[in-house]
Amino acid sequence: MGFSNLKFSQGKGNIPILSLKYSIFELIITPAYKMSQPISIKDIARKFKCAPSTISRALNDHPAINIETRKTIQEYATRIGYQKNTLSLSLLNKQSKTLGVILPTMAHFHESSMVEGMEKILQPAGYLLNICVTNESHALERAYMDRLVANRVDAICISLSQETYDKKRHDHIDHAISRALPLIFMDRFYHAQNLDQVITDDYQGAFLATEHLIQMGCRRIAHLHGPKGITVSQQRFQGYQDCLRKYELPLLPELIAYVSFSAESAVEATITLLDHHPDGIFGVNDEVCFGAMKVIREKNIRIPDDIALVGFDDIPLAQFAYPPLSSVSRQSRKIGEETAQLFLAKINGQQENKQISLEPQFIVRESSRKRIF
Amino acid sequence: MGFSNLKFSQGKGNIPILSLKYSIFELIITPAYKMSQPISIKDIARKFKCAPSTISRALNDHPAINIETRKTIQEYATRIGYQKNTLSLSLLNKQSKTLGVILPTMAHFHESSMVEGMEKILQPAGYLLNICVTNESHALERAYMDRLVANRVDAICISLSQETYDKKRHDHIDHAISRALPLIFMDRFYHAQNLDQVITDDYQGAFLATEHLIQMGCRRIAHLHGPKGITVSQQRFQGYQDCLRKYELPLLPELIAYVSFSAESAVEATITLLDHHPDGIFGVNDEVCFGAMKVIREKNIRIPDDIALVGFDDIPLAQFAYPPLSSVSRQSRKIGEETAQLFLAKINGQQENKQISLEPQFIVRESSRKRIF
DNA sequence: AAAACGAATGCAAACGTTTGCATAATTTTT
DNA sequence: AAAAATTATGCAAACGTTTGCATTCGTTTT
Repeated sequence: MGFSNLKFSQGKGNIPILSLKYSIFELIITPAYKMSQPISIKDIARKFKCAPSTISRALNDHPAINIETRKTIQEYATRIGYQKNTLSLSLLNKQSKTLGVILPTMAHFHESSMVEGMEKILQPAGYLLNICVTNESHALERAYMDRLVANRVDAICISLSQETYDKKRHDHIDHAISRALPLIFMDRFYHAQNLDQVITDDYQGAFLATEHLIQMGCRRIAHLHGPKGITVSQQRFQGYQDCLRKYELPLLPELIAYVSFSAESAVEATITLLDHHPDGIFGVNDEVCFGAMKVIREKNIRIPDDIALVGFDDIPLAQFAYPPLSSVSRQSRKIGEETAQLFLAKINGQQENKQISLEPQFIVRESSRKRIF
Repeated sequence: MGFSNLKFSQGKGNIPILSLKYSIFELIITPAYKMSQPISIKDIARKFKCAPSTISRALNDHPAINIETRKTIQEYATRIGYQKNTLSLSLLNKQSKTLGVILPTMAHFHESSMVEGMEKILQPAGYLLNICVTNESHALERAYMDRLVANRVDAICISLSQETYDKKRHDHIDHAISRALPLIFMDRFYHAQNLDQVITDDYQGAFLATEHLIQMGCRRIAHLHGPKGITVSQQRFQGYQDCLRKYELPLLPELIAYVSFSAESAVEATITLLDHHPDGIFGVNDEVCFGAMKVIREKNIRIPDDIALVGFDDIPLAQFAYPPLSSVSRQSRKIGEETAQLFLAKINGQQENKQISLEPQFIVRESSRKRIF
């Protein structure tokens, strides 16, 4: 055995001249990259009449393999269009180089920006993203969770669905935590346990926004409140509420209207709000403010002189609203980047869990800049 | 051998009573779901002192396994938190139940809606999505393509990057096509070959938009032209051009301004356009029109009386622009759904390639509804 | 000339699961 | 009572790749 299997011509040492000719010959006869089954290391080994391990080492530039043999095999592999099967590697190494990302929705600037941020960091590190949209459904969240675990993703980054909050059913979450599987909460808080979380300080952002309206002279500040039960909504309401208290303004229930996150949903809410004559509106996000502004314009109420508006998220179109919309930027992209970096730190052995809270930034535009100042 | 390994008590036949006790015992001693290594079928086999194949069949409810043994094993597996390792299955069955999705960008309504559409169809079918954002870079597109192939995704759905068009380097595409790997072009055309493609008829949409402006009395219709080289830009320009020709209006080069897809980029472009006194503007997308409208408003030019505007995409905020923006809807979500369905048809043996072109829908709003009519 | 060494390669196990076939024990049929 | 059928289970290979160890030459050292 040993060399006996190799049909190399014996130049000096074991120069694989014959093999080179052989490979070219094969290439012409059967253009293997057109075959339906992908080429494996075993296939290449068969052509060269050697062991798969030799091919594996050659392709990985292992110094134990003769330098010329290595080159020949590498050249043949690229020419034939060989592509390593990562699945087998994942199985062997117990890491799939893939992250699971579970999001309640995708069709908003905030979520898709987070994903872009994650990709920016993780692509260079060789990671792929499995993105799952739960549509705020608890059942889907569960199903996706199981599937990702079954797929042995290296970690799961999750922004909890509204239903999971509503129903308070987090057994699937607890279950995942009890495994070794790294779990990072993005954008929406889980609960105050010592977990990995990356969020923006919605409370502070809401406080800033409300404070600004007060400083602009508003005394009857309405709030377009997001869906109940969602932490984002609650945090922003809390910031609004606490700011009013700090400035000794009353919290008037008639100035709170509930909306979903869409501009559409804000239309009716704003109409009822206007009956109570607010002089400022703080919206749970920018879309909602677009809806409110449309209603206000149609009633010929002036912005910001009669009613000042402030939104949240600072979507790219905010500055193109009429008038340009003041907003709180929560650096969506950066949430994604920080999440990705937290993950990388974790697999590099960082033990302690980390809570990262990004500072929101308030951006003043015409919708709240009263001319009297 | 045979039964000899099984330590079942001999009730009548082989009722695994002893095993049941054994499993509960084990559960109490070592809560396996807290172990760092996930539990495998082999682990369970060891507990029950039987072959892995028996466990596998039991978990899959194979009738050859004794019904009581089956139940016992299933119960134990769920209690212990066993999760099937899909990687090994993918390797064995040569299908990963995962799709690769390559997109030039993510932070726009159009792209993220497409993804949502795909998920809607593919989640029930048990598929996961690997989403890759190229940021319009050719190099990244290549890298992602290789990675997805290495991961043995069952198909790749791709919306080509601008650079791939610019550089005309599609060897990576051709390479993928030459494999058996199903490749579906989403949203952006490849070239006229007989491939699988799902797009909207941008040409027709642009034609409709332009025709509408003409019917509203516009004679000097400007165009905010998308980035050169991108098919979407070209198709929309072509529709605009051909419509002008049909109505015997001249194509005036001074009324064409180039923009990227952002509102920001439209500001300067619109300023220069206004020097040439257009009475209508057709924008390559809605964002661009938001930019244009801001400029126009600031110059105290009336919309639509002095200048009528029409956009493209019908983003959710279009109807909340001031004034509400007329637009061409290209049913982003449906592109995703159709792509997903095309894929499902393909793996179910549909041979012929298919080109699906979705009808755009024109939506009239105030931005183009001249009051003289 | 024998022994030690170095270079190049092969062997086999491992990752987790499935599945056709073989095997053993029990029951039914002749 | 022997043969056949039925039931329940085990064996081993397969998917594609890596890797520690063994093997086989050829070369250098004693």
